Amino acid sequence: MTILISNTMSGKKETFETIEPGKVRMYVCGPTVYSEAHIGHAMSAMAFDVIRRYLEYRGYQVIHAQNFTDIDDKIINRARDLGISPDQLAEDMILEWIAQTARLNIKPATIYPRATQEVDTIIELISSLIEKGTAYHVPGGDVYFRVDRFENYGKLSHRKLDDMIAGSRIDVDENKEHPMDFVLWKAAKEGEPAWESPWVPGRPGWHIECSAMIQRHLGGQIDIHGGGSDLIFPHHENEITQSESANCGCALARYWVHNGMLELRGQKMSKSEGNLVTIRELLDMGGGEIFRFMVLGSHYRSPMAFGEDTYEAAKRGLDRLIGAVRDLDRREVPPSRPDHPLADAADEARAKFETAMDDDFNTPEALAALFDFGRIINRERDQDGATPELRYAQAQLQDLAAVLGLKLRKPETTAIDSAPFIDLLVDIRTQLRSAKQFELADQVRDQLAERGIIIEDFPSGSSWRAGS
RNA sequence: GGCGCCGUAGCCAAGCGGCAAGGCAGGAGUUUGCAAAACUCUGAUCGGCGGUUCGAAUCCGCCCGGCGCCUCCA
Repeated sequence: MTILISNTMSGKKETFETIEPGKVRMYVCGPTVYSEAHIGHAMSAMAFDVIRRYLEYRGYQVIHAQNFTDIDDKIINRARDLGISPDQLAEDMILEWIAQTARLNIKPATIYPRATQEVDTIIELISSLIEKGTAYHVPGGDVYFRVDRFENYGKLSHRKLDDMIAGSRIDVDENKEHPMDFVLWKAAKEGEPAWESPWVPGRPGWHIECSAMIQRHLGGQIDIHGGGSDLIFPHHENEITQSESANCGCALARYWVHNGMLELRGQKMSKSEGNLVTIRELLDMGGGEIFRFMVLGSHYRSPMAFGEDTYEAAKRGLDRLIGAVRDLDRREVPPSRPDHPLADAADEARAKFETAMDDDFNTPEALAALFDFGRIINRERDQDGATPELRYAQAQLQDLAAVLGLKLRKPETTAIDSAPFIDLLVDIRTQLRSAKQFELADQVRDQLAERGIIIEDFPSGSSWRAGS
């Protein structure tokens, strides 16, 4: 088994080899918790959820850390607007995030470090950088990193220091020695949250928290460092710079993995532009799994467009997959692999699935294997009905889908409460049909359809489900 | 201006040197009281122009178009 994984650092797909056999240390950048998360965040979290699930499926033990940036200017400002403390705002948003990602069937991270809980480590890290002469503090109290002291500054984002200055759009802080120097510690202004430090009371700069967390929780060197492609520069570049300056100079992460951006109306979805759909809105539409299906339908590295039309198409596509296992009852699944063409088809699907996923987590291709397998299942069911072999195949399909985080279960929505009554109506309708009272039977079906209940007739009888 | 990514059927999207996966939509059929679902069949020479090669959507060059990063951002 060889897994290939593309690495932003080299720009190539590389063979995946962990630092410690059988164990993966994965750190994924999470949100800055100042306002509600949008589905671009969800997409990123899902992409890494799938990578994690697959690595686990392949037998790795995965330690998955996802941080929260719970202190920064935007949090302070928004909290002020809302009239609550930055602490409170961050806490609310974190709880929201954890609840929402759970509803999106994203596995909870192994650890959720937060910037404010790493201040000691951050201070140690900064101190050692100052000692080594790669960081300096200025009269105002801010501490900066000296980028020109790091030989390969720009190695991740593939740029040169000189080019960056030329294209710099920011006003350069007078205090900085070099325009690209970045802040490690920010002096607090009046009324802002502050932590004591050897310099001035203040708070950590953005990039340093991740370095500290990796240092403290993951042993300083990790296998996979992930996040959105918008974090490559400056965030990840600076992380590398400060971490590798502080430690032995060895690589912070073996594989840098970045997901493409989610686009809305042709532009990157973003909070600051207000160009977004929130996770809450998605969940309110009942679109959690549909969205996951969309995410799986394009490669994680590519940008993905979100729109009404693609959403609808995804909904139907997912329905098709669900349809293949809709009547599955796990209690009818034989305990061992039957000797049957369906079992062969299952093996083949699994093989294709693994080949696709081994190649840099090619979920669109993995999905294709699932669709092919689903068709075989449908065909067999049309022919031979619900045999134990069919159940075996369906269970296999569902298990493979689960590796992608798809549950493939029919939505058990509001129908639950009214289920006995719907059953009754369907019963009566069956009697009407056998009495050839088709007009009445059709009325029942149509009127239930108006209420979101879909009746389907099969040779074996009628079934219903909630749909739209 | 610099760096990176992308341009494949009506739409979404794999493939990355050897006769173009899959999904949605559409068309024809099978099944069905009808409907739905399902099943079968059905569509592209891969932005443009050159080049490398026995052979290119896949490699190289140029051009056109789009996106991202270079400031906070998953």
